[in-house]
Amino acid sequence: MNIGEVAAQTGLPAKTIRYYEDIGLVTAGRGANGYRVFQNTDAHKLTFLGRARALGFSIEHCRELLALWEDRGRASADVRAVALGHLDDIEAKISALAAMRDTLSELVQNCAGDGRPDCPILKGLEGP
Amino acid sequence: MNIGEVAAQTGLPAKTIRYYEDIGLVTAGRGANGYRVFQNTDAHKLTFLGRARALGFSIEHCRELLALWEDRGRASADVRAVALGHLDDIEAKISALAAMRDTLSELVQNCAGDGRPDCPILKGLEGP
DNA sequence: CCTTGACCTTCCCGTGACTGGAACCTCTAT
DNA sequence: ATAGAGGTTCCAGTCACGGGAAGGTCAAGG
Repeated sequence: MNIGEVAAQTGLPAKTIRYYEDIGLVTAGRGANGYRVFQNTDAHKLTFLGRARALGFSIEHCRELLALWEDRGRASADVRAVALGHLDDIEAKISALAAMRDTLSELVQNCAGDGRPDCPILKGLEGP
Repeated sequence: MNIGEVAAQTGLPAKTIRYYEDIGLVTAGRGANGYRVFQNTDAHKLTFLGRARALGFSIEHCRELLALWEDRGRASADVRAVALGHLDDIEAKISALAAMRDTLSELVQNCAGDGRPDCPILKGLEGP
C-alpha cells in the first residue's frame, strides 16, 4: 500500500502519517522507487492512533497505549491507568473552560450590547 | 516602574510582558540605563490583558478588546460580539471534551483493570 | 573601591502536533 | 511525449510563551 491508500483507509492525512513515521510511532518499508510501503498491520496501527488521538491522548500517551496494545502479556490495569490519567486531564480542562464560560457569560448577560459605550464586559476585565 | 514591579503588580511574568511589548500590545518607554519604564496606564493595560487571557481570549481578540477599551466612543455591541464569539468557541471546546470524556469513561468502566491482558479500552481503540 | 546578588537587557531555541509550500521524482493514461 | 496524479525531502510557520546563555546595571555591605 502506498501512503495515499493508507491515508484514505485510516482517515489520517498523509502528512500526519509521515510525521508519525518520523517520530517513530510507526515504521514503513520502502519500495524500489523510494515510496513508502505499508502493510495491513501498519494501517491498523494508524487507525488505532487516529482513534486514540481523537480521544485526546497525547502522542506520548499514544506511544504507551500502542506498546500495550502490541504487548500480548499486558495487564489491563496499565491501560486503565493511562486512560484514567487522561480522563483527569480532560475533566480539568472542562472545569477550567466551564469556569471561563460562567464568568464570561455573566459579563455578557449584563452587557446591553447596543450603541452606547458603557460596557460591563470591559469593566469586568479592568479589575475586580 | 521597572518590569519587575509591573510583573508583581499584574501577576504576569516579565517574559510575558516583554512578549506583549514585542507584538505591540503595549508600549514601554526606556530609562537612561536602557531599562523599560512603565506608567500606571501600562500596568492597567497589562492587568486587563491578563484577565482577558485568563478568560481564554486569544491574543488577537485581546488586541480587539484593548482597542475597544481605549475607544471612548465604542459601542458595547462590538464588545459583546467579540465575547459571544469567544463563548461559542468555549462551548464548542467543552462539547468536544465532554464527548471524549463520555466515550473514554465508558471504555474505562468496562475495563477490569486487573492483571489480565483482555482490555475493552484497547478494543475500543482498534475499531468499531 | 570592590564585590555580591538582584535585577535588567537581547537573542536564540524549544514546546505539540501538526500544516503549507517549494522543489523535485515516479507512475499511469492518453 | 506529455499531462496529471501521486510520491519524496526539507524548511518554515503555527500559538503564546518559557528556558537559558551572555552580558549590562544598581544598591548595599565590607
